[in-house]
Amino acid sequence: MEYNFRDIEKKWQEFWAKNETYKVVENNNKPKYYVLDMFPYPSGAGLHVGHPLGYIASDIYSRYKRLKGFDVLHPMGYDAYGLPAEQYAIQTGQHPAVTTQNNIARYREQLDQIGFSYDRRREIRTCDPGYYKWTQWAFIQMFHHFYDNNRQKAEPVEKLIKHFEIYGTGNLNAACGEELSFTAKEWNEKSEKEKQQILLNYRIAYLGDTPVNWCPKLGTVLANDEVSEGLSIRGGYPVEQKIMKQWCLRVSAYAQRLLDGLEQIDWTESLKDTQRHWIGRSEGVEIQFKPVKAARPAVKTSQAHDILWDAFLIHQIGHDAKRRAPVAFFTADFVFPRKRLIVEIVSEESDTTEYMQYMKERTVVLSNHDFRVLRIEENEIFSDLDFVIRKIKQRLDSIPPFEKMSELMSEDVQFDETVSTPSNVDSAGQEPEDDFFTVFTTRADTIFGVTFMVLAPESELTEKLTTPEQKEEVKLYLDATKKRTERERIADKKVTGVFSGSYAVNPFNNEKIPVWISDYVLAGYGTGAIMAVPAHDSRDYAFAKHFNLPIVPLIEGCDVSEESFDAKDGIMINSGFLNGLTVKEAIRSAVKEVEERRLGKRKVNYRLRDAIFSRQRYWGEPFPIYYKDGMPYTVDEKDLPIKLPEIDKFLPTETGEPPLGRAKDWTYNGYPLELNTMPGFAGSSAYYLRYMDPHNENALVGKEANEYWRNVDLYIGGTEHATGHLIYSRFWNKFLFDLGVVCEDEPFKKLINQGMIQGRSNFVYRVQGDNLFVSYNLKSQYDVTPIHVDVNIVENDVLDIEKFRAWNPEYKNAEFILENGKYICGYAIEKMSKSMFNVVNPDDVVKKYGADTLRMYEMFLGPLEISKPWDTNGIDGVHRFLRKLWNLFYTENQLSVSDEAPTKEELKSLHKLIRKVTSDIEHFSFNTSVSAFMICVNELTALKCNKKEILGNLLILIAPFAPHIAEELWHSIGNNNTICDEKWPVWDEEYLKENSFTYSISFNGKSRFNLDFPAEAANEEIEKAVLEHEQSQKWLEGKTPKKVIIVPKKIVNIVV
RNA sequence: GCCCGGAUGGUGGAAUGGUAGACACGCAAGACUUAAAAUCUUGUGACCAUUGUGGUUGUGCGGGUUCAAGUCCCGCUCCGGGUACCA
Repeated sequence: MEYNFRDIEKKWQEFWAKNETYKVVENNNKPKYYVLDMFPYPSGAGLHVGHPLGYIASDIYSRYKRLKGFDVLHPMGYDAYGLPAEQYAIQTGQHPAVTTQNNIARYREQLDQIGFSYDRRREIRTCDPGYYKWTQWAFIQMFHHFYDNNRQKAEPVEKLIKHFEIYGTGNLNAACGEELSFTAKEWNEKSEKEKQQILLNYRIAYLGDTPVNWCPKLGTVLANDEVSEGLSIRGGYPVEQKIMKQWCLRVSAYAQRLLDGLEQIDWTESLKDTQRHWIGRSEGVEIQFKPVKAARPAVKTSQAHDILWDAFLIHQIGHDAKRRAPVAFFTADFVFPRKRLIVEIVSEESDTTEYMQYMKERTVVLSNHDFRVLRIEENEIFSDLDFVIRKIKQRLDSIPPFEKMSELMSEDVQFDETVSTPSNVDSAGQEPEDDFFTVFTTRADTIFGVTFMVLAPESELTEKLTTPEQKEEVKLYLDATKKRTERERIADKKVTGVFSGSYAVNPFNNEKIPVWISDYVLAGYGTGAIMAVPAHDSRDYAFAKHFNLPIVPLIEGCDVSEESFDAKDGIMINSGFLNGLTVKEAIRSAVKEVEERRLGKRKVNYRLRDAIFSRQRYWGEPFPIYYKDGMPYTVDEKDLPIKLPEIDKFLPTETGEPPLGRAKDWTYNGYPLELNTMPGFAGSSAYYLRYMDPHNENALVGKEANEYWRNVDLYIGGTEHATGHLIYSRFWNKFLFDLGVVCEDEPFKKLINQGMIQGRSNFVYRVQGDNLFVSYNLKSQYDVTPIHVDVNIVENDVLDIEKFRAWNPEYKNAEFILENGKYICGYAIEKMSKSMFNVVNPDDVVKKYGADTLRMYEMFLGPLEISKPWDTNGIDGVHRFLRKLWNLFYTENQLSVSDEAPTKEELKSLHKLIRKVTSDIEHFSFNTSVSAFMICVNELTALKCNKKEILGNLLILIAPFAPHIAEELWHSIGNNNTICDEKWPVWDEEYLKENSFTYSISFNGKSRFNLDFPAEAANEEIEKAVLEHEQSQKWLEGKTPKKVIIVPKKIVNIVV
C-alpha cells in the first residue's frame, strides 16, 4: 500500500470529529495543562502559511502533554470585532457580521485541514452576545470599583462613598485622575450630579477628558499601542492629538503590580523588557518652584530694534506693524500682516554660514506662505535711519493690500490697525503668583544647573504663568502646536518654544530663572512641567542652544560645548553643598534636602497611561451604560447583554455622532444609551477565561472550572501584542483577581513568541522594451528589469513557462532565454504579501503534500522564535521522510511488521530518539526533533527494522508532529485505541551505553587522528597508549609533551 | 538616540567551552528507464595535494581569557525588531 495521505488525513479527521477524540473534560485524577494560542482576527485574505506556525507548535506540545498523562485544554476561537470588517461595510454596505461570519468559516475550513486537536465545542467568538455579555459585565464591575492604593487592590465604590461621608477626602489614598480635596460636610451637601462627577474621578472604568489619538480618516480614537510613528496601525492614516471625553480604564493604577508580576512569570527577558519600558517606572522627586511675574520683554532687543521701532512710531508708518511676532514657526522682528511683509535686522555677529543657511531656509518657508522678507543691516540703522525708513515705506507701498488673513496666523487674533506701543516697563520680580508650581525630576542633583523651566503647552500652568506682554506670542505658539499632528512633530525635529514672560525662583540658590513653553514637555507625564538642566539633558541642551540660554556644567571635567553630558557619573561642581559628591550621592543628598526643607517629596512616576476605551465605531461591544441628567449609569446586570442594534448605514450621523446614533430606540428605561462601542482589545482581554467554561450562563467562568484550569500554562503568539493585549489582559485579570472572580493573579504563566514567516519572492528578468525574459544567470548580458512573479508557478526557482504565459495576458506571447533548458528565477526575502506575489496558502500545501508534511515542514524550517523565510523548496525532503517512515511498515505494498524481539542496535536507535525528542519538545526545539526523527528512520531503514516494538513506540513519538500518518499506521499494526490515548515512552539508559569511545587526539588544540578506547579506560592507560602511538611521534617531532589533557569521553589534547 | 535580538557552506539551519557544518534542500556524478519523472547510490565549506593516508584554512571584523573559543570577556561593523521628546 502506498502512502496515500489524502485519504488517510480525511479519514482520521472525520473519525476524530465523530468520536470527539479531543473533547476536554475536567478530570481531577490528572494534572491539568492549559495551552493557548493567540486567537486570530479573521481577515478577508484567509490564512497564509505563516499563520499556523504557532498553532502547530502549540498543538504538538498539547498532544505531547496529553501523552504524558495531563488533562490538556487546547482551545481555539476568533477575535471577531475589528476595523477591517467595518471599513469593508462602509465601502460595500455588507454587514460586518456577515463579512466576519464568512471569514470565520474560511479560517475554520483552513484550520480543520491541518488536524489540530482542538475541542471544537469550546470555540468562542467575541461578537457572540453570549460572549460579550461578559465583556460588558466586567466593564460594569470596573465602573463600580476604585483602586485603593493602601490595600493595593480594587474596592467597591460604596466603600469610597462611605469614606467621603465620614472623612471627606481626608486620609484617602486612592488612584484618581485629579487630586481633589473636600470635607465630609462638603460632600454631603453636594448634589447627586456633583457626587457622580467626583466619583468618576475614582472609578476604574471612568469617563474623562483625556488627550487622545484621533484618527480623522478612521473617524475614531485609537489607543497608544494602535498608533505607530503617528500613523494608525490599521490603515496607516495620520493621527492627531485631541482632548475628548472618552471612556478610560485606570490601567495606570495597576502599574506597580503589572511591573512586579513580571518577576513571577516565564516570559522571554526581551518581552518583559518591552513591558517594563512601557510601564516606565521612574523614581524621583517633585520640587516646588515659586513663580514670579515679570513684565520684562522675553528676549533682549538690541538697540537697533528699539531705534527702528521708535522710528515706525515717529514716521507714522501707517500699516499695522507688529513687533517680535510669530509667523509660521518663526519669530519675526517686525511684521506687516496686511502687506505680508517681514522686516528683519541682520547684525554682523549673525553673519555665519550656519546662520545664512538658516535664513535661507526660513525665507523659503516664509515665501511659501506668501511672506516677503526685507533684511536691514544693523549698521544701516545707526548710520542712515532715514534711508532705511524710506526703503521700508517704498516696499510697503509697492505691495497691494492682502485681503485674506493668513491661515497661519490664528484666526481669532486681531491685529490692531494702529501701531501698538512697545512695552518698556521693567518691573521684573514684583508680584508673586499665587502658590507654587511643581516639577518632577529624577536628577535632583542637577538643581544648581537649572537655567530655565519648561511647561507643556497643554499644561494648566501655561495660562497662569503667561504675562500679558507675552500673551499673543504664546497664543500663536499654542495654536501652531495644536495644529501639528503627532507625525509632524516626530518628522520635524525642530526645536520650538516660546517664553511665558514669567520667572521662577530656584529654591536652592534663589536665582530667578525664565519659564518657557515648549511641546517637548508632555502634559500627560509627571507634572507637565520640568526644570531644565541643559548641561546634563540632551533635550534641554538642544532647547538652550536654539534659544541661546545659559548652560552651566555641574560635573567635573565634562565638556558641554558640543553636547550635553547625560551620564549619571562623576563628581559634582558648581553645586553648593553638593560639591565633591558623586552623582549618585548627590541625588540622595539633594532629595533629602528637598524633603527636609519641605520643598517637595519623593515620587514614583509611571509612563503607563490609562487605556482609552471608547471607539466611535459600530462593530464592537456596546457599552452597558445609559445617561441620566448627563451622568453615566450602568444597566442592570440582569439586562445583559446589551445587544448591538441594527443600523441603516455604518457611518457617523449627520450631527457627527458615532454610528450607534442611527439606531432606532437606542434607550434603556427611557434613557439614552452610550453611542460609543468598545475597542478591539475589550473582547480579547479575558477570552482565555471563557474557554475554561464557555457555556456558563451565570458567570464569566464558574468557580470550579476556574480553580481547575487556573491560568494558561503555555501561551504562544506574536510579539506585536507586547504592549497592547498582553498588558490589557494582565490588567483585566488582576482586576478580576481583586474581585475574587479568578484565583490566579497572572493570566499567562509561560509565553513563547513565534517568529514571523517571511515571504520568498521570485523574479523574472524582462529585457527593456521587449516581451523577452532572461534566465537569472544570463541577465547581466542584457538591460533587464526584475518583475515579481507568482511563487506558485515557480518550483525550485524554475519557472513554469506555460503557467507564466497564462498568468497574465500581457505575457501571453512572452519569449525566453533559457539556461540548460530551464528558466531560473531570482529571489528575495520580503514580507509575505499579495503585492509581491509571494503568498503561499496552507490549503495548497496540504493538497499537494498533506497536513502532516505541512506540520513537520513548518517545524523543520528553524527555531520557533526566529523569523525565517518560507521556502517551499525544502518541503520535498520532509515529504520523502514521511514516505520512508511509511516504508518501514510496508514493503512491496504489503504490511510487514514482525513480533520478533528487537536487536540491541534497533533499541539503541529508538531510545536515542526518545531521549532527544523528549528533551527537544520540553525546550520547544521542534526543528531538531524533526531531524532526530529523520536520523532514526534512516538508521532503522538501514537496519531493515520491522519490529513492532520499535515501530509502535516510534509512532507514539511522532504522533504529536504527524498525527494522521501515526494514527493510520498505529491502527494498521493492530491497535484499536486512538494513539493519543497511549503513554509517552521512557528511555532506558541501559540501551544507550557505549562500550567504547572514539577519542579525538589533538596536539596543541588541533585534532590530528582518532583512537578508540574502552568506555571505562583509565586516564593513565589512555595517555600511555596515545603517546606510544606511531602517529603521535610525527606530531611530537621528538619533543616531550608539556602537558597531556584527558577529558573522559570527550577529547585528548597534548600540549607540546 | 535608547533597549533587545542576530551574523556559521550555494540555501534553511545543527553544535552542555572539547573532531564546526548534524538534518534537509540544492547541485554534480552514477544506477534503473526507450525517455522523462519518481526512486536508489556516491560526492559536496574553500584552497592545495592526490594512487592513497593527507595538508592549509575556515563560524561578520579587531583584540583577550583558556590546554582548547562559533560558544566566555572587551572594542567595533553590518542586519533585523521594538521604542521614542517620559524629565
